[in-house]
Amino acid sequence: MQYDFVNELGYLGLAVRLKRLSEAMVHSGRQMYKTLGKDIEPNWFLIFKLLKKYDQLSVTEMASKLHFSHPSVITMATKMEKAGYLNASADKNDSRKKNYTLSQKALDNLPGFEAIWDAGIEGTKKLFGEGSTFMDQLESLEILYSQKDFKTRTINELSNE
Amino acid sequence: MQYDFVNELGYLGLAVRLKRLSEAMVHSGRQMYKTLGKDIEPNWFLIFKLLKKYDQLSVTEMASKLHFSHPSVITMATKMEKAGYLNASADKNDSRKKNYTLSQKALDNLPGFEAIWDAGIEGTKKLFGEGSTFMDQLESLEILYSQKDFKTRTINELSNE
DNA sequence: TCATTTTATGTAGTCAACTACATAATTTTA
DNA sequence: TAAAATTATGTAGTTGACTACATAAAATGA
Repeated sequence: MQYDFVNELGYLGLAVRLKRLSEAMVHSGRQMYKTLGKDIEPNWFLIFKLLKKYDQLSVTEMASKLHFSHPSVITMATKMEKAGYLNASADKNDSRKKNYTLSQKALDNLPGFEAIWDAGIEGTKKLFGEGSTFMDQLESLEILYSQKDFKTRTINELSNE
Repeated sequence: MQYDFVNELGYLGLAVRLKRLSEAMVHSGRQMYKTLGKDIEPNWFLIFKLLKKYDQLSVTEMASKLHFSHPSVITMATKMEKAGYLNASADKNDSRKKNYTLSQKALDNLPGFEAIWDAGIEGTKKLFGEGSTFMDQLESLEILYSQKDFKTRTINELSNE
């Protein structure tokens, strides 16, 4: 890897590096689907997997399970519906709710998509190697950031001086 | 932490989790500056640190050292200039180049900012605990993603079946 | 030396997340 | 049971990264 000033900054550059890495992964994923001739986008696996598990979910239910804002879910779901992968229907008991299910096209294509996702998981597993604690540490980070955030921790450090 | 479907997906959800975590950090950083009454934005530390080390740099030089696109650097540097933290001047030998240096205001405020950044680093260090290999593993991930990307690795896995 | 290529900056438009606000339906409560 | 509060979806606008294109200056080379 060529010279990278951000890496020199250690923990200070952490947020920037996490974002860059994530963007690199998403970009690469988009290329992969293109190469394999699949007309889906990088984050759609979230909704495919959700609806595979829960059969039918509304916008808000998906947003809550994914920890995404509801407008983000609307954007994703609308695209997937236009691409023919989702069916939408109004809820019988609550006419505000819009329920989504997987379409026949989704069910037909899912095995192929899952083969790709499983291959991606295998590749990542190999990349980390045996006994990696990266995912555990990521989990800890997430928990700590949700409990007591960066701002609070830094301000505490400042007042300890 | 409440139920999170993305975490259930293991490595498949990695990119989403890295992005969310990064966004949470940036959001929290923004709040922190607000609380402490500092009129700077989360990523500005990159340019403060760069110009502290190199004194004078052009747009392209900064972009290359940070691995950012040059339009991103222009956006950041223009904001910092408007806030009075940077001075811009045309290069003597090459009139295309725009050189940036830290302003007097930047030099006056830098010690205060560095105290905040150092506190942030300390907080993060404590959070990881002794002997953490998280940053090393992040580095490996970055290197591996720059050498042979996700797409390539996944397609390799697919063809190994 | 002048035509071509490369480099530096700037501009426009895209993308995927977000917040804030709007509207309609449901639920709660006085 | 009617008013108030809450909930579900939708819309508009913001943000910070990006790519693609435009323009001007400098460097290269026939």
